[in-house]
Amino acid sequence: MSGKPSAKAKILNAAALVVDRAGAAHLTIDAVAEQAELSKGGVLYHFPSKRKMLEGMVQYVVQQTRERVASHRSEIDDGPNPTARSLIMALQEQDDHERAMSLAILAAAAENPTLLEPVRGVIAQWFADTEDEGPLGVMLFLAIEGIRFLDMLNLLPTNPGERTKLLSSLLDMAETG
Amino acid sequence: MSGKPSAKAKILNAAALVVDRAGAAHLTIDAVAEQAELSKGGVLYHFPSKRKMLEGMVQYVVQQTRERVASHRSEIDDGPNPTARSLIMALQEQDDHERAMSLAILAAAAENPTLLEPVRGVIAQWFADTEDEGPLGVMLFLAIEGIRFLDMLNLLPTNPGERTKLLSSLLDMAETG
DNA sequence: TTTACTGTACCGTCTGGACGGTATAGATTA
DNA sequence: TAATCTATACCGTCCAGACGGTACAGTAAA
Repeated sequence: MSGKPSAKAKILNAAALVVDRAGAAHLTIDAVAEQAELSKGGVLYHFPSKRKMLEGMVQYVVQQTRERVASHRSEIDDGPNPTARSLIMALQEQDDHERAMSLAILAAAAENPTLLEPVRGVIAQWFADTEDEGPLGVMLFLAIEGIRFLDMLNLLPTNPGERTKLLSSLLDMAETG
Repeated sequence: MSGKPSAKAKILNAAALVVDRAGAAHLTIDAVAEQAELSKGGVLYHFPSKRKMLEGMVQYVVQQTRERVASHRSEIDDGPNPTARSLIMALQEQDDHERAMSLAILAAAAENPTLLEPVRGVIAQWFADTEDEGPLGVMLFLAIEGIRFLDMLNLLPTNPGERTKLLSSLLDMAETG
């Protein structure tokens, strides 16, 4: 809240790193503390329980993504499939750190499926928005989520360059309606 | 090997149920044993380690899906996007039990990302196949995976009826090229 | 047709380690 | 000196896996 907002962010980043490297099952407070160069007590001071930490991760991801999509959305006032296009552009900007951070979703799902409630909210909204933009919009939305999840699990058989081309191709489809 | 192949299948089903209900973090040998109405020792007799059990789950899902898609694929010899269409038809057939079973992917990712290697194989193959069928094919493939993952995590804001319609709509797009 | 042996399936218990969380004392900063 | 932050020690619980044992079915020599 004050001039030093970095401790919590550092912890959240460390948590994302741990999940990325070892899998959600190995996301322990000790591991996060070590990664964040903090003691266990230090981590627990900022997040009084593991659950709170996971909530923090999910909230961060959801908020971050929401804002980014909204920002693109506000710059698009013409053309077809504005929602899908905003989603694609937001995904294009996602760097490796943010990709790792989005693993929070999988970690949360592993620990307690109810932690995904905030995610359900955004998804429902995007789904509804793209539904209004017709069947192509919905399909684009689903394809974007497909990339997001395949990416999270490192299942996409593409290198970064191909990934960029893939997203461009989706954007083309969205623009030509 | 002989007339009673049910024990392993029963254990795998039980494991899927546990993950579905409680999340991958609560997938323990004890929980599986209870769900399968077996003792811990009994489970460990069939799968000598938790890792082997997860490997079994992943293999089951991958093989099952591979076969189903291949079967549809062999019935389609004309029209555009045959791979994407096979994938959609396979997904249409997926019942609740199979959806739960596919949670093995998330459980495996949580425990040890390297367990996903067999999954990487199928994904790469489908990706390559749909790439040969043009940009629409790839997009359909991605949309299908999007549905698959959103479904796994119960993030799709649709009831079963809407889901069916969604898949039909994808199939339409695939057929009209 | 008894006896001895083998393999399969399963059970219950135990142990060592990991993990979440608490308590508390020390350090740093405002 | 009060608030904020960090470190250490510790507790109770959970869990994977090991292990010893039970039940039983087949089988094969005597």
